[in-house]
Amino acid sequence: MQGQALPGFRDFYPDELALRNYIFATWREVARRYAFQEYDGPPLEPLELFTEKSGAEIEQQLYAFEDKGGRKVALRPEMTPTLARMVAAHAQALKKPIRWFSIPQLFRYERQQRGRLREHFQLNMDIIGEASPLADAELIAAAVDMMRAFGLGPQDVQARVSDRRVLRTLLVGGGLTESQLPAAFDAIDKSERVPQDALAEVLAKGGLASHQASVVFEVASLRSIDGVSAALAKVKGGEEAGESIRTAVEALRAMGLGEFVSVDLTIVRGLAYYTGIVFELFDTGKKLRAICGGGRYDGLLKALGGVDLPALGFGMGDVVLGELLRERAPADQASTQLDAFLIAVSGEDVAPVLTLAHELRDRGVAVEYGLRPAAIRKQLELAAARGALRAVIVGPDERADGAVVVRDLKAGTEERVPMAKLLHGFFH
RNA sequence: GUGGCUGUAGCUCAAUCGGUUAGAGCGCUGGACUGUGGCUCCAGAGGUUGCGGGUUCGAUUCCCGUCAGCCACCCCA
Repeated sequence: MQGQALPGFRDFYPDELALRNYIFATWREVARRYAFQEYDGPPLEPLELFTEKSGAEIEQQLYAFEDKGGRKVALRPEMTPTLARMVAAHAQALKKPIRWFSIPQLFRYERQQRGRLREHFQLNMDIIGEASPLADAELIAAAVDMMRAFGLGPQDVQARVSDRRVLRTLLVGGGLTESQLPAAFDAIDKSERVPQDALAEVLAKGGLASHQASVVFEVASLRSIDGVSAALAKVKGGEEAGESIRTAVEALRAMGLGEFVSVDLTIVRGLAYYTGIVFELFDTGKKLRAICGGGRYDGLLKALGGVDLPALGFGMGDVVLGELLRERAPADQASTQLDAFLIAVSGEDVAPVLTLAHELRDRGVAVEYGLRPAAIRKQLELAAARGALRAVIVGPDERADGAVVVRDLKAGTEERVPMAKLLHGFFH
């Protein structure tokens, strides 16, 4: 087979593009309701923009090269550094909190798997300049309402919420040392996928004694805000550490989204820069990868752009979401909505059909007709295949009458409609 | 980047132990059907069996390489 797209890149056939457009439209609609403003940046950036945040090793996972001016550049693998730059440049002028979203196409040079390509579109929503946990709740609510807007309910998707500070406080309170935390985080992150004895091994390698390992397992098993609160009550600083997540979860309940939200401390989200509440959205069958992930990254903007503003955000890719929507068979989004298919009964009717088609198109009606002479049945067949709502039949008898026959292709019914009425008021 | 599994028509799949011209359904095109679609029937187009090499009288089948896809790891946008 020749002429395929590059591995990990997609051709969008009309049906697939229709799905993508539907996803984008829904994202934009919900973002609008949440009063977020859309922005964008360049798909190609200086390589340093990304190596600054993630280290030089990241270059192997990027589409990075030298441009003709000798600049080291990379296709963007994420949006946050660009956002940080844009916000930093205008930090004084922007009213806080900043509520921005974007739908960039992102690129990553990695071996592809299901739900994970070398290119994807990702909704990014961020709130910058607000430390209150109500901002965390707002963002999680937006992500959940995206799901609702796609027709997905709590039986389809769940938001799992954690807080780095809670996790840390419980582990330290349970007797773990600072240097043991990375191994503990790693084990907790994997705890859902890896059997417990393998985890015990990871922890032993990280220098944890068996009583410390059991602390890790206990913490990882907490699945409710009450359980977390109870655990926190027993350790030093626990009250304070749990305040954010308690407030955020209560806020989500107040919004009526409690059914979608569960507290789950196994959500760690890599290592890097998250400082507080983190969350992910999953399909309830857990067949797919995470639909969405994000959290609070208060120190990152300063590290990247120089402005010290608290910030939080999430990313939601089109690939896993598209798989989920296809699986749940949502109302199919036709790529075109054809109002009428015009049919010429005889060769004499072709010119009148052209005239009529053009007049209707001028009036905003979506119209198609056969581009070569064919039997009526052939023309009707094409009309039906196109998904046209109606066929407008133009023949000698009708023309003599100053009318057309309009056939409802769904119902199979027909009515005679005067030409004047067809052009004025029939379609709108 | 590492390891495993899989590659046959646009799609889903078949082809005996290695055997002659690689088949079927769906889809597509045309016809039966001359002013009325969806049904039915008939016919047709469509293949370098992913690609390259090897073994063999003969390879879709066995072997090696390569490319691609899937899965796990790594990594997580």
